[in-house]
Amino acid sequence: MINIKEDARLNPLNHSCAHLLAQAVTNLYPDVKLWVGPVVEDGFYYDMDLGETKLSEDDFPKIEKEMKRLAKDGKRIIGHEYTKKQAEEKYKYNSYKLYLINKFTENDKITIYSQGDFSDLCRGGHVESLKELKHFKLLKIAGAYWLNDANNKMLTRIYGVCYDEASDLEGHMAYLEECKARDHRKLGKELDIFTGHELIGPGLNIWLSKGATVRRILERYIVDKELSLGYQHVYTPVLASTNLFKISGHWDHYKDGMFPIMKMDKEEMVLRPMNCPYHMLVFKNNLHSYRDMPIRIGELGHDFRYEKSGAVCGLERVRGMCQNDAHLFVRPDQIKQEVDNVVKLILEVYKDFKITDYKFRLSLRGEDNEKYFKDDQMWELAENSLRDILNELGVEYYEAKDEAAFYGPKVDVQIKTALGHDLTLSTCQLDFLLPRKFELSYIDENGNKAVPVVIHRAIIGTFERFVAYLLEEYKGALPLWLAPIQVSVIPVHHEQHLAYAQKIVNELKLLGFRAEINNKNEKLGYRVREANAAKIPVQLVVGDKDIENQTVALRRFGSRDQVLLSLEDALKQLNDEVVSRAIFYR
RNA sequence: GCCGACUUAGCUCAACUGGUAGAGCAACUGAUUUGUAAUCAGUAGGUUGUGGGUUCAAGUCCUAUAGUCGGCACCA
Repeated sequence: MINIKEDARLNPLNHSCAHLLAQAVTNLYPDVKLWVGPVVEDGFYYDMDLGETKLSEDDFPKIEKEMKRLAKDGKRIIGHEYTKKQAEEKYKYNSYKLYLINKFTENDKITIYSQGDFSDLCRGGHVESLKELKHFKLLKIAGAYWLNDANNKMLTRIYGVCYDEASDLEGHMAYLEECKARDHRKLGKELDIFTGHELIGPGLNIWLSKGATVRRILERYIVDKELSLGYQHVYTPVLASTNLFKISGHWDHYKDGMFPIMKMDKEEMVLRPMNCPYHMLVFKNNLHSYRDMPIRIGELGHDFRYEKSGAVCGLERVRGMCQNDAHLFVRPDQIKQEVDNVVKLILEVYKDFKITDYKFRLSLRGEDNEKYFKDDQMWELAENSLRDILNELGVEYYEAKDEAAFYGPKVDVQIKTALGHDLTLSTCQLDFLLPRKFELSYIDENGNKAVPVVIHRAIIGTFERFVAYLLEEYKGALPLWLAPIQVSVIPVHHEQHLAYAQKIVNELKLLGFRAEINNKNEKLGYRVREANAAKIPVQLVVGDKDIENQTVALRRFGSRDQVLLSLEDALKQLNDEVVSRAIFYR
């Protein structure tokens, strides 16, 4: 997809189209107060205060019609310079624009662009004439807080997009359709991966058998990998006394994001939103020598967060999740090596899943002294450490202020979902704070107590989000090693060839494959179609010729062709493919 | 949480401005006996998310509530 905001032609085109939208809305609803209409990556939007008027997508045809009329009329777009005073006079009825004007000084020139009898305060970047706005479409309508602040009034935001060519607009719409088809919620339903129920509650998902299979493979994959890298895995309870989170500091920062307190006889208990404090206690359970460090404590930890109702989204953002979490307790001199190892582990895992479209983000502290604990020296040390490591590793990254955790900066791996959401998939966080809060120590080489540094990290992140991402990336066609059903064995005749098909399924199962036989009394074509609809990676069709020659006809998902192989070769080929985690279709 | 929309059979969808729920797929039963993307016929399946209300009459209108969706805000 082309980035409209960064395109020299499409940017002004879409910006002008935003003005055209504003003009049309003003004509239809004269009481509207306009705010701003910027260009974004995939088009434009305009924010406006419509007062009591309620708009919905049903009103789009009417607005688009007015836009077309104005565009056809083809007025030129002309910029005029105003003094602050003149601008204030012109916009005295519009408090939003006055807010903008107020940012200028008396000597500044303020530009106002006009097209026919309509004008708008704007810094510019337009096409010559409305005539150029030929192929546009309004896409969605939503509420948006003024100045992105939830304390402010909610304005009406209308999104749209504009192109020079009709075919480009069609392409844009086709792309949106394709995104819809890749949506993990749609695929998750079609492929029986997960579901939910109103009797359970929002954001609390059921992993259906097929989804559970995918998750189990991921769990085994990552736990095995971590064990081989010297992690120890533990299980800790999902409930704890609120005191645990008061000590960690999470209570002060996130109690609103936690499920409410359960009052017990003597104590108050809560469902845990994260696993860190438990792992601090695991570390504290033993006396540690500097020689034993680093101590790497991992867990597939079930966490519960009271996400705002509007934030919950399929498996992408949930209230009950399972994290591939670990906390590395390291000596200061081991920070670099361990962060290095984590970043390399992330890269290795992404390679196995063929994840290529991601960005490293160095998430730094913001200005907010409430949110981030106050210790400039500690922050600088932590932030610089991570930056140095990223630089030395030579991975590309960008820095983002005000994205850190309250206890420290992070290296996040950001991905973009089919829905266009920017999400964190993996994370690696440096923490000098929690070890102090829990009074953790190890014995250093001089026999003195020293405070360890903690590295919080998640590779798979949460299994929920990771599976959502994989479904979208693979368009539901999971590779052989991940597919819930890997092989569909289809006897040409549902009775005559059943024994041979059964033999093949048995051999596959002995090799650890998830295989099933499709001996429905249906035509072969029907059963091939079924296998493809279920996105089963491999179909093995067997009939008389195959029984005679001990062969199979192997066909892959998405392919129209099949190859004839000896049964032995087919089994070997499939086995190799699982071991190498190869991907044939994506 | 906020603004807006949606919710009809397991799934995907119909039902004009209120007139008493209908189809395809799936399921089941037969027939058919199949070499690569839908064989034919039949059967069954719904207090239209839930609770109130208006009306002679509600899937359709009003209201409350739950869930879902599009954004915004939030995201340890």
